[in-house]
Amino acid sequence: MQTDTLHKIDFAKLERAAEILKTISHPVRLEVIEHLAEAEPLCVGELQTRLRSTVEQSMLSHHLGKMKDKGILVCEKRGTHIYYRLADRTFLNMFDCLASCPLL
Amino acid sequence: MQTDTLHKIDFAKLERAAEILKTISHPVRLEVIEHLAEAEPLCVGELQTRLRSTVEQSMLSHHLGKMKDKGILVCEKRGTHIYYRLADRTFLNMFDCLASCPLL
DNA sequence: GACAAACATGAATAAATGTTCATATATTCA
DNA sequence: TGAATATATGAACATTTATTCATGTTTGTC
Repeated sequence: MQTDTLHKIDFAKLERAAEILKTISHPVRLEVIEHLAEAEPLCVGELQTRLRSTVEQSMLSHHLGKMKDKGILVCEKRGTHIYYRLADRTFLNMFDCLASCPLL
Repeated sequence: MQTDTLHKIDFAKLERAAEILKTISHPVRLEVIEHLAEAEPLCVGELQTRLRSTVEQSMLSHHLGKMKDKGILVCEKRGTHIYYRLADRTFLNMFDCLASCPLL
């Protein structure tokens, strides 16, 4: 059995793939995913302090909201904090491939 | 030796990663990459006829130009035709991961 | 050299996205 | 109940990206 590849995939899937890629195509969002890859879940404040880039609370919230909308992140409320985590960690495989890609 | 991951990477690399992802975050561009994954190199006309989506010549040329600018594709001129291929086929690993990702 | 084929380019516009700022909501605690 | 903390929301604006259309360039052929 061969590994699935994109070339057998219908147009709807291509669009979905494009949507997901587009959503994470931002340095801050990539960094958020990185941090969640290391430690999960993290609340917004924790994420904010861990980010190397300085990001306003509101900006971070927008980024998180977008990634949540697109099904990349999920969140859970505990008291006054909201904890985010990756919806699917197999997603991280893609990151490893990307990180080891000579194009970078 | 551990596989490289994005979380050790400096901000410049995150930006480069975001740039690459952003560039391919389009259904037609993904499909172009798919076709080049199968058969390489392909000239613009060949690509155009293979695409399931109907794409104007000029539009396709813009897409190709952008991907070339960003170092994802390279091209070579033979007579009146221009042949495109992937700059780096290890890039395709990422595609396999993406295709097999439950998020899709 | 004129014409056709294959492809690129550029300007104009439309649409999507990123960013900031001000404000809202929810929860806890005193 | 009022204040403080954590986070979301929404409007306004700037920037980027996608798309179309018209035209340019190069090469090959008669």
